[in-house]
Amino acid sequence: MSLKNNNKTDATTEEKIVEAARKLFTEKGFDAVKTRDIADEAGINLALLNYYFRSKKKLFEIITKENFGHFILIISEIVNDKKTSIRQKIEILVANYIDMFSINPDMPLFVLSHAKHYAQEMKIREKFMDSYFLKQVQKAIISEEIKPIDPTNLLFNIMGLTIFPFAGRHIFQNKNGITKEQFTALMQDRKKMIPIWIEAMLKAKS
Amino acid sequence: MSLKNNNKTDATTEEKIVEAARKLFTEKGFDAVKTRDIADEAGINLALLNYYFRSKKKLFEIITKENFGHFILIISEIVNDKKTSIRQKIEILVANYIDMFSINPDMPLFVLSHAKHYAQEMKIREKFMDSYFLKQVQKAIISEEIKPIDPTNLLFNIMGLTIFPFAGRHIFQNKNGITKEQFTALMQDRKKMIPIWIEAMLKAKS
DNA sequence: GTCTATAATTCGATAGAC
DNA sequence: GTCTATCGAATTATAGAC
Repeated sequence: MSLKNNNKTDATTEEKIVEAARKLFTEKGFDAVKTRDIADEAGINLALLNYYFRSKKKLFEIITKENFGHFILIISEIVNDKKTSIRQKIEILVANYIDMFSINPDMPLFVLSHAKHYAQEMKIREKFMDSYFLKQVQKAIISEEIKPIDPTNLLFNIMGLTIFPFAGRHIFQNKNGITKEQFTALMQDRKKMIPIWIEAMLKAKS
Repeated sequence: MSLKNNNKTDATTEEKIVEAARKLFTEKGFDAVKTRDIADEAGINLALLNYYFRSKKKLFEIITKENFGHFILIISEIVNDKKTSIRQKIEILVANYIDMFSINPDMPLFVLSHAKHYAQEMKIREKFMDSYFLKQVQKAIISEEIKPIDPTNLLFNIMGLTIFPFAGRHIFQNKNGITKEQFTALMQDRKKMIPIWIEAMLKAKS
């Protein structure tokens, strides 16, 4: 994104199309969004979409790479930090994910929905498996600070507690459910609680 | 479903169409599935689909009601049982969900993806909030057996730990990831561990 | 009930004027 | 670069024969 054009009115046509596509694709996925919807949302003519991006699929792949990129970046830049403890890594990981999803709450479901066709290159599990974080965990298991746990199950737990509320929020956020404000407050609460809960799980005896 | 016709070869045309629709819609959602795909999968002519079900949308709504129905039934029939403890309820709930999702691993992502438009009548949070289970939890909080927790956060935790691995399995199950067999084994492991983990979380001090 | 053929519509993409 | 007009393919749905 150009430094000059970071608000919507000043944005170039190309940027307006990407912004519209980002919003709609992330919210509804590939098939449910029509090129005409994107053109309308961007306030431009349908023909311009193909002029700039050749096809719907090419445009979609830009958004997919963005979303998967943001998703994987958070985990990548945390798990190999030599200076932080297990607990600190979990705190930062959870806080960063919750902050990102609070801004873009449709991203989690987008990633889950498109993982089958686009997660091959993401290698999220491989990055986790080869991480310094996991070495710290294994060391803590050997020294009996925490109980043995399958690394994949640990990854499921961290991600499940963090991501699920966003991916499933429409189950709970409806006319008889919680409000957007209540949801936001709960997520802030979870930022603090999830690391505490995970630590308790890691010390629980089976 | 008729008692006489519960295998695919003996199934009536109507049942064959529903079975094909169930498989494809649950796996891919509404927009990605074409009526021709359903007709092919069912081994019938395209025109018969409209003859029996009038439209693609009507057929889709049958499958949606099925999936949401199965999803909600498990929680409904467990949380108000006066005879079981908190721990037993969590054990049964987790085991029933994992057993169902092991047979139908696409159901969780289907439910999450379509919750925005179809979860209004489901009232999963309301059922949880009004449940005997939650009364047991509140009693246990007062007697200081467990630490205070927001009920919605407890629901997020139980569902997140149980459902997320299935909803996100394509992130982990790919050519560099875990095999289907490893995944199945992990889920069986989690059936035992999740109740233990949740109990530990409920006793963790903030 | 089931099929073939086709109508009706939607949708992605492009031609060509400005 | 941007627009109008339209093409052509894909897709849902239906008419009508058997």
